[in-house]
Amino acid sequence: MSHTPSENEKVVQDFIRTRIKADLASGRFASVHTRFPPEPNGYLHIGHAKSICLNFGLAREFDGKCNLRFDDTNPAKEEQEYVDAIREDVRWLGGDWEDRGFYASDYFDKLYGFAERLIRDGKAYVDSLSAEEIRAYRGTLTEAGKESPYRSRSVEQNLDLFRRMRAGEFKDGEHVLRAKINMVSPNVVMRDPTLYRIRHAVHHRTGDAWPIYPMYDYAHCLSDSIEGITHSICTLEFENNRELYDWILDALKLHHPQQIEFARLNLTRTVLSKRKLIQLVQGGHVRGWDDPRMPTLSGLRRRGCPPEALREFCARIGVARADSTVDYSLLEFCMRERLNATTRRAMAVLDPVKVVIETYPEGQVEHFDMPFHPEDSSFGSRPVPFAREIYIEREDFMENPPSKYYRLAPGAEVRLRYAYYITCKEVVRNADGEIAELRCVHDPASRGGASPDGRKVKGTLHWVAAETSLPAEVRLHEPLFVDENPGARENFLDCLNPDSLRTVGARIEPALADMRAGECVQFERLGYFCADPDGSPGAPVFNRTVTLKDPWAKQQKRGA
RNA sequence: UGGGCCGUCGUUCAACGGCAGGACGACGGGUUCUGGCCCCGUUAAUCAAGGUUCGAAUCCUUGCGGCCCAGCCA
Repeated sequence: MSHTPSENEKVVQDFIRTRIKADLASGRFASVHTRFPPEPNGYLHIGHAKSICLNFGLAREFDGKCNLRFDDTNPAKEEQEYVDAIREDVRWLGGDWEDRGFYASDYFDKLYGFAERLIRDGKAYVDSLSAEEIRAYRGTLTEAGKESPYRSRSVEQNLDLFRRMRAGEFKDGEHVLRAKINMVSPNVVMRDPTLYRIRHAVHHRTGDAWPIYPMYDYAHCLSDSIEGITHSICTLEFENNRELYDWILDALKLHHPQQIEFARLNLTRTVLSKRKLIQLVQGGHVRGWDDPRMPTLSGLRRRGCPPEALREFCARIGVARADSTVDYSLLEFCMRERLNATTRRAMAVLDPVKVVIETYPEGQVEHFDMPFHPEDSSFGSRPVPFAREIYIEREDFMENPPSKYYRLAPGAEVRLRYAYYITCKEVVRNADGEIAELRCVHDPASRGGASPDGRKVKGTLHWVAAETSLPAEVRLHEPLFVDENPGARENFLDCLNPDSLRTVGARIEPALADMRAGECVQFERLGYFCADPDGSPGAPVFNRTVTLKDPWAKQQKRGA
């Protein structure tokens, strides 16, 4: 992957790396070649990020290669839209497959040839039982299966039937090609698994060239083998399939990659099942696969999550064989860590309340030069207009503040960031009794935000000048969190946070007028925000990426 | 209940027969023109019981708990 060198310096020893080293040391493999093999039946989500980082990261660490291969063996579920989106997401995350972007469908001819070989070797046969009969014959987890009456067909018969299957002579479901293994195996996967099924369907790449399609277990190991993969890394649910993976490759005496399984990623409060994500999209519960509330890579990207944060996250969660559910706060930590170092600061007010500084001359405007980053001067600075009337955050004022409240209150003095100290003199209310404006006085000597007499103020507020500030739409998306204790509700849709999308009209400083879509900014204490492509010049739209840690909010929550 | 796999701080990953350690979280403190960042500290774990061993998270046995497999899905 295209990591910066500092990233991933501390590579923790894990069981996969240990095995790869052993394979290299023993001479079993001369180099490392992995692959990331998504099925193009949906968008990639953060669970896939773990696999992408693992496979591409391992290749990079061991100076090997990693392929991108689409496991497109089921035309009913797969679409070109998904392959395009997946390619973009993998590239965004930093996965570089160079010229090795492959498809299982590239190998349909070869796969067919291998199948004829298995038939000739008496290791596969055409079965003409119905799907229901095959299921019944398979037995159960505790009872052995029994052999199909068609299992003893001759090689010639099988070859003839299989060729006619390929020629399109039969209807869907009339026949299947099965491996002749062992109907009483304790591993159900080995009870004469299906290798090919008849499916008269249009494939997104091969069109109607094929009326038969290989099954995953058959296509995957052979695709790995054809590509010269050394380590076929997949998730734990394929453990039982490894025996078949090995059987097929041994039967055909082909290059034999090592399958290694690891625990898939679970994230607290987060839906990571492709089936459910499809439901969210198709049911119209979100705006699309890249809705910023979605845990998809495109959703995360649109929300402003940097790819580096995702890579760091994957490095930190590690890889093991024990089922695990990673706390969402670790992902937030990784986002903040990256964003803190890379995004410029600016001021915005999400819930404005007007402040009139009575001692400041009417009509006067002065510009304060404010650095874009408090610790890194290379970010430069911008002039920010200041005037007699400004807006501050409504929650930055309290009429009857508790003792630990550092912000504005009647009689209290605070600093307007990089501008002046102000003291609140009067609260003006409207007819409904709501606070309409705050009348304040400023200390001219505190110009720039520091007082010559050295007196300290506890609070520093962000602000924007009333007249010169720009309107912006800010979308306060919550990730689509799911209630951890669904109770009796069986539909996961009922367990989602209902207020996941809230939009507010904010005021932002002029310097932000022309932000590029995808660009992130920190609105000081409010958190990180990402410019959305929906915005237009002069009327930006922001998605909230992540909030900052806020001890005050926590304190309030505790008190409540 | 057939087979496969897995049990280490709240979470996650280490320790691979030799002082159970890191990270996130939580809690407390320092610093600060963001109640951010940063810095310091505290908290907290080997599923259970036997056995082997000078010594066990690690090896063995038994039990308990969890996950996966009965698609012509991947």
